[in-house]
Amino acid sequence: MNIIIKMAKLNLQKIFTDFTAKKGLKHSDIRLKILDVLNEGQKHLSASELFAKVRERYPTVGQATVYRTLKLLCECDICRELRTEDGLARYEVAMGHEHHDHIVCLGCGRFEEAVDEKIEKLQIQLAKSKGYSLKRHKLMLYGLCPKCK
Amino acid sequence: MNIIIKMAKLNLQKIFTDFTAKKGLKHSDIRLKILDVLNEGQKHLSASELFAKVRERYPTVGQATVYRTLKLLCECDICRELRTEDGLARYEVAMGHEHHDHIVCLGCGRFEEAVDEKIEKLQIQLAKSKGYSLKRHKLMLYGLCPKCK
DNA sequence: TTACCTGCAAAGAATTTGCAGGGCC
DNA sequence: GGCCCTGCAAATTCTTTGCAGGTAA
Repeated sequence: MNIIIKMAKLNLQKIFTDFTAKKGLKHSDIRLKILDVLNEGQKHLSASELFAKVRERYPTVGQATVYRTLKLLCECDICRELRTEDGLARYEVAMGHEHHDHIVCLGCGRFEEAVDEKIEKLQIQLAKSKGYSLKRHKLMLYGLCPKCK
Repeated sequence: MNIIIKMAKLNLQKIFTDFTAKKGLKHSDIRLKILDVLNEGQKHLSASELFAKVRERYPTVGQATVYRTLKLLCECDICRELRTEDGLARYEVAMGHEHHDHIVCLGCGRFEEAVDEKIEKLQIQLAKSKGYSLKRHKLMLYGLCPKCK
C-alpha cells in the first residue's frame, strides 16, 4: 500500500477513534474496518452497497452496524451523506479530500465531481446577503455528458 | 380569487392536462384537484403533508393517487422534488415561478429561497468545462440564520 | 461490574404495486 | 368495450430499534 494512503488511513482511524472516545464510546475494531472499506472503495456508496462490500471481507458484520457506523462517521465529519434523486442516501469520505460538488448525467447516470472557486465564494456572499453565516452547501448539476449529448 | 392567480392556476391545469393527454392518459379531476392543493398550499410539502391537505378538502382521495400525481407533475416539470436532509421527498410548484435555490438554517430549520444570477451563469460554464450541457441544478446552502447565530 | 457493542430479527417509515370496481373516450 | 383511473391494502425498500449475549474498561 502506498505510504501516503496508509498514513491517510491511519489518520482517519485516529480521528474516528478520538471522536468515539470523546463521546464516551468504547473501542471497536469493526467500526474501523467499516471505515477502511468505505475509504478504499469507490465513492458514493449507498449504505447497502457498503454493507455488501463489508460483508465480502468480514462476513459476520450485521447491517445495523454499518448504518450505526455511518451515522457516527457523518457526525464527526469524516464522511458526508448525499441525498440523490433515487432517494437513497449515499456516502463518501469527505475529510482529507478537497471539497467538491457533483455533476450527474441525465442520460447515462454518470456521476463526477466538479468545483468552481468563484461559485464557492459567491455562495458565501449570497448567504451573507440573507443574514446567514454559511456552514456548508450542496450543489448538484444535472445535464448531458459528452457521450449522451 | 385574484384574477392573476386564477389565470396561473388555469394555465398550470392546462399544461398538465395537455401533458397527460399527450402521454395517452385520460382526463382526471382528482389529479387537477391535487395540483390545486399543491399550488395553493405552502411550499416544500412532503408527499404525506400534501396527502393530508388533499384529504381535508377531498376526503376520499387515496394516498397512492397523490404519489402517482406527484410523479406525473414532476415528469412534466410543473413541480420539482427536493430531497432534504431528513430523507423525505418534498415538492414545490416550479413552473410559473422564478427558478430559485434554498438556504436552510441548521439551528431552527427555517427554510427560505435564494438565488444569485452570477452563480447561475458560472454553473453553466462549470458544466461546459466538463463537457456537459447543463439542464438543471440544485443548490442547498446550510448555515445559521440571524436569530440562531 | 457497568455500560457499550454486535448480529439478528422485527419494527417503522416512505413509497410503490396489484387488484377490482368504476369512469372516460 | 377497452383502457385508464382510483382507493384500498399489501408489498417493497430503506433504515432504525429492541433484545440478548458478548466485550472493553
